Amino acid sequence: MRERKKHETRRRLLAEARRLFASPGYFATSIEQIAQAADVAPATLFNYFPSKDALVAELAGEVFETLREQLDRAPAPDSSTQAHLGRALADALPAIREARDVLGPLLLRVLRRAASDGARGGLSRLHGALSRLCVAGQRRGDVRGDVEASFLAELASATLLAALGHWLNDPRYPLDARMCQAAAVIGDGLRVPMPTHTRRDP
Amino acid sequence: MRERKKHETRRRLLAEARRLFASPGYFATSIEQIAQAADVAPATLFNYFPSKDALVAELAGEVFETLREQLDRAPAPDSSTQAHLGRALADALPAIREARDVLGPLLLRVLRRAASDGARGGLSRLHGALSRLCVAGQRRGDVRGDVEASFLAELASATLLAALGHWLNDPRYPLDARMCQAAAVIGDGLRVPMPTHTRRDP
DNA sequence: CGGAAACTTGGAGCGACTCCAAGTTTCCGG
DNA sequence: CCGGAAACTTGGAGTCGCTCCAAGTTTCCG
Repeated sequence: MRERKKHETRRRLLAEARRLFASPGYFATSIEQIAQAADVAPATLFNYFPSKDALVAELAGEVFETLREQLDRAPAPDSSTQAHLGRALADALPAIREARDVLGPLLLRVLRRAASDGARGGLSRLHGALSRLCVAGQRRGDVRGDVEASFLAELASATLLAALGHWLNDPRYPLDARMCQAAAVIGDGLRVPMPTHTRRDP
Repeated sequence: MRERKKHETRRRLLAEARRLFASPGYFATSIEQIAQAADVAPATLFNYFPSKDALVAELAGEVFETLREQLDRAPAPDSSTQAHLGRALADALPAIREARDVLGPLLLRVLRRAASDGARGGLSRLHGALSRLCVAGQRRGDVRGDVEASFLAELASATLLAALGHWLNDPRYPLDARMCQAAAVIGDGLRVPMPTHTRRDP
């Protein structure tokens, strides 16, 4: 029963944070306000979330979830890994675009933190999905095998996040086109290299 | 003469910051200590640097400088852009590795900030170099022309920074191998795509 | 020389975050 | 059912980064 209470408090904190971050804005709401709205002491909030950033990271995790879902969808059996990646990205675009309006500059904070903290939280799920995709591709033969799948996934997600980050900074950034292009570049990077030049000694 | 004085103060602040960041450590030295060591009021420090992070960003800029130099070196006329990238990266490795001992966890903060702030400061120079490389490659014909060079550079630098960031987080990360692999993946991503499948409608 | 402009400074103040001792609540064995 | 251990909450004091501002002080220039 103690467990349920904790869970409930946590949920309330997240809910109030989401509400306040949306309307007065991230920078305009203090920890104290969130705590007060959730009916706990400010100090208590830090028992649940180590920082204000952690709070928003949790909230924004859902954004990556849609992308992860698209990536984890059963791949069309007759299409390449690269095509699957491109399609998943394209399909997740609307949700991403919508999240921008809701989360706004929050997302940027999340990206910044997530990009450097070795992919924890919502991002780790995205990394996992990309990793699975790469493994499957390697097994299937259209993804290079000379680099570990998890590292490939790391590179891929960094690339995606860079484009996302830029878009968040600059609304005029042509997200659709960029994502398309990013998918193409990543896809070609993952592809098993032609056995021509640019081979380094084993 | 006012100009010289300002420059001098700025230099002193940076010098003291470097010294203190090195020995007591970034988190263990306060703005007040730096200001005091440089013989100015804490408030004055903020006339020169907008934040503590900006201070360390300035310091770490030099690290990327060596990488930029390698990239901007005259390319061997008979080697591909991809090979040039790989070589530059490999050549910059020792300096990067050394910087880790000096700057330690600072570098991570810089990366985090730089990765999201649209490449200002030292990183913008790196981006510029990559951009030039891509333009040259496009002109030469071994870099894809269907994506703008500056965006390609963005993707490439994000990828490199991701690997760097991971290495900074985890000392056991095999940096040399990773960088080599990253260069290969990026190189293949930049390469002009084969006219086989995975073509999207114009 | 005298005033305008640039720069510095201390102080007040805010918000994130930490530490801790003193509650309060929940749990569990006897 | 009771009493104490353990878990959790809370207020308060304190630090640090950072902002704002009014009151200097210095530099420049007509």
